[in-house]
Amino acid sequence: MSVSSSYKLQTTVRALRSRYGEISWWPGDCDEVMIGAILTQQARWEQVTRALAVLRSRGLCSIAALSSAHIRDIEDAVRCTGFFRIKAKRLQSLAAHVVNTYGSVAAMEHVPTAVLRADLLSVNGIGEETADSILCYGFSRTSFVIDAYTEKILRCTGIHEPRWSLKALLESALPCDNQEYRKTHAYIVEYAKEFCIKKRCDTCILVNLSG
DNA sequence: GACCAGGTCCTTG
DNA sequence: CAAGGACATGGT
Repeated sequence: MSVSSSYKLQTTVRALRSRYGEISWWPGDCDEVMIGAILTQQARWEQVTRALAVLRSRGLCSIAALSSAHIRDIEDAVRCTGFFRIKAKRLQSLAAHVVNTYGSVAAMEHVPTAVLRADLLSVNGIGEETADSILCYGFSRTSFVIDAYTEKILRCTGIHEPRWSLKALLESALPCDNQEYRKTHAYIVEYAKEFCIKKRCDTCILVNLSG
């Protein structure tokens, strides 16, 4: 990664921080974060909230419950998030993996971040973003979440690093602190929502932040 | 009706 | 290894 990318990133993060300040994001216990991380794949957060409420009301909003639930019941509960059959399958894969490998979510707390990350990635349906969301927002680790918005917005500020290197770039730019990681990723998504970033965004609107 | 949402996996060229 | 398609509901 280049020195100029680092510098641009520092400027961008400062601008976002001064715009949004303290924001809290993705509350809920670790089980809920893990479930939400899968449900939010290619879905709006409002729908995820609805699905989580349905799961809670049916006693299915925990890894333990999901691991022993009928797949049809899970499908029915998460229908509103789209891709409901594949997401139900992914939820059960994750739940089964946690129960079989660790016994419980609590038992995962002492696993080193790098090990836990690799382990999560081995579960079918959990990719980089989902794994990092779980690590950062569920287990309070310093693992930065890179999503489509991050790549898009940083490109708008002149940072043309490939997606795979953005994670390292962000992690070297930020203080090694979970709260900083949470907030910065949240800033990016809030900014994206606020300015309705579309797939074909090619104009740099972020410059307005520093001006 | 068209387009898209805080991705991931599998198949092709 | 990059590109393209599949997965699916609900909001604008």
